[in-house]
Amino acid sequence: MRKDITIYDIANQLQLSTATVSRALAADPVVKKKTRQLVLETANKMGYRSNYHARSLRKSRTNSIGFMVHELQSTFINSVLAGVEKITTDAGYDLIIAHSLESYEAEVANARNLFHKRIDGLITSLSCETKNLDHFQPYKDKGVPVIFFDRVDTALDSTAVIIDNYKAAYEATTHLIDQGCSRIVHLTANLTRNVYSERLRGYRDALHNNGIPLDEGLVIINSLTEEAAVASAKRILCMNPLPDGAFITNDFVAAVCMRTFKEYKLRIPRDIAIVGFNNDAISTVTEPALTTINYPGEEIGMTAARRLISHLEGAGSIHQIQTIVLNSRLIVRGSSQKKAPNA
Amino acid sequence: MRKDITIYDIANQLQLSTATVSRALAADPVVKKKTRQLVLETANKMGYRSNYHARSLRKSRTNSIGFMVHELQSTFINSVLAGVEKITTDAGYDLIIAHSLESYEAEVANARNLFHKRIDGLITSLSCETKNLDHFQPYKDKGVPVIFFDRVDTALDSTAVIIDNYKAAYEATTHLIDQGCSRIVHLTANLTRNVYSERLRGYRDALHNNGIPLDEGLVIINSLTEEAAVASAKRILCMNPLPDGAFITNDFVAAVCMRTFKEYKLRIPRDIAIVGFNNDAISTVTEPALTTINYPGEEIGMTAARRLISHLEGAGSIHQIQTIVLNSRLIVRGSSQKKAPNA
DNA sequence: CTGAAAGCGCTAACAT
DNA sequence: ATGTTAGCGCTTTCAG
Repeated sequence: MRKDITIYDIANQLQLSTATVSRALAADPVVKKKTRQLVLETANKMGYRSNYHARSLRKSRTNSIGFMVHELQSTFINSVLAGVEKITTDAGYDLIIAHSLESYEAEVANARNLFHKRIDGLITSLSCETKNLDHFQPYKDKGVPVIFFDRVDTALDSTAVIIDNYKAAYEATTHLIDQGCSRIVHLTANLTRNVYSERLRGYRDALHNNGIPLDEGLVIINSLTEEAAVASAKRILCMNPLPDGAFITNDFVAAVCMRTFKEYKLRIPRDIAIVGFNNDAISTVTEPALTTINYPGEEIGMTAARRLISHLEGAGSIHQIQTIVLNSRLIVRGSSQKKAPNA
Repeated sequence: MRKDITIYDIANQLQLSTATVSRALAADPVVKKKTRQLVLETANKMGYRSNYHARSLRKSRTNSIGFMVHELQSTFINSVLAGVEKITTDAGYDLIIAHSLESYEAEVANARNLFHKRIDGLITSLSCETKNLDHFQPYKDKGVPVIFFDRVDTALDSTAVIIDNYKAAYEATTHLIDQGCSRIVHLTANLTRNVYSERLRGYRDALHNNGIPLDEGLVIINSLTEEAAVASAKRILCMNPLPDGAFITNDFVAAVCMRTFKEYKLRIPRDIAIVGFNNDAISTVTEPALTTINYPGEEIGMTAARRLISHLEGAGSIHQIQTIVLNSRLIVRGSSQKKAPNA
């Protein structure tokens, strides 16, 4: 493992100054074309690789952006990550990822860690347990841009990329009502996060506007693991009378509920119509296929990353704060169609 | 956005030398406890954050490791990533991720990029199109450790974390034979990758050892997208006579095939028994639930990361090359049980 | 068009 | 137990 080649070595070899070598390497138009050519060739021949840290130290920019999420093992989060990665890589930025497994402490630690690593910007979705947003204050203070997606907090005047969860839930619930449902369960998660509280609001308003009285007993709040899903499904099975529709906040949970319902001989959608959320791959292989809301993860990731990078490149002075709302839409499949498709 | 606080500022404030401050910050036992306390407090009060790049430059180590994969939107890869992240974060390393979307060129570019970023080590799974492994040569030359998982190449004398794909496939196929299948399709992907070629070998040997003649027409090689899966399923449906069993190299593809088969009124497992691969979440919500091979992604990720870090911390002189084979096992569910479970 | 030289913030000999 | 000092490799004025 011999020593690394530096620009000094190249400069020596070529009897040039390091300044010229540096400029040549950076494709500064001020250097003679021939010199540049020569430097490039020599660098290549000698096996030179630029020292990223010396450069970062000098320029005080890291060219890396953070991606901090509550969970990595989620198809939705992963499609976002894939979208982000696509954009950041093209733009020459590194992605440093961190996940908090829904723990507030871990999120705080990760935020501090990334901050100390001097990421140029952060893309993040909050953990369910996060109440306090103080850990983003250092970013604010130093002018490091933070972009939120999915789980955001209105208390923070930052850029956020989201969908209209209220509208999506309203649509989903209305669809169930249109199919003849009148006792509709809503299975969702921790309401401190906007995504879930907004969906609940949409569900409530849809019922109300259709003259269906609200029954708080039909709202189940639980975590989104398989075990929790089975437990929730069983709780629904114990309701009397049985609900005839269910709007479930996540496709995987919806799929597990469907499985459980079927084990108990319920027919779907006949006995109970189901609408999920996310349009995960799983939604097309359940039986019947799952009606769901298309939540465009990859597009969200790409949008967030583009926004961040354009902020980073663009003078950094744009303090324009905005909420970007992407389109979502209801995808009707078999699990919710009590009426004939073309009725 | 005011200037950053450095150790010089702290040293000034406290009338100490930067050396002492540096040592105090690094918890060097040689500094007086009281001094250390003081430095820590002051640093905190002044809003100091260490400059990661100055440090990396000085120590010529980056404390970051690369994770380069062919695809990010895969439940398997993601469980590996989650496992890796767990270990690396605890050990104080950053994770820089890159994905190549199965393109050889992108893989080469990513490998070079990560190399130039001076990652301390790399964890990777090869793209399907990768034939040539020259892009790992620089890592070899500079002694940067590379650990492969899942899709590995025996030509490279590097550490690899895998399962015994041959054995898993042998077991899966034997299970189908035990269930009375005699015309078993194998649906798999690009054979230049060990995972798939080994599985094919296991499938073949199982047939052979059970006296079932090999019919190359029953081996279908295709990519692993939803469209490809539907196409493969249709190809199987056109076979005459129809196969009575299918060993499919990936749960998602298996689930899509099942769906397609059922659309064509095949009964599973009665008409065709199915075994998938991976034990993805999807395998428990299909109907019937999918028999599959448990491929422990998170454990693989944790193992690879631990191995890499212990190499990195441990003198770096351990040139011990090894292949770590983790256990996998057949999980029998409804999709393959032609015989009564306790027959 | 090219060179000299300062300095980004930190660590680690080497002194004291 | 603390201080002095010399770089790590690069970019970037300022001078030619």
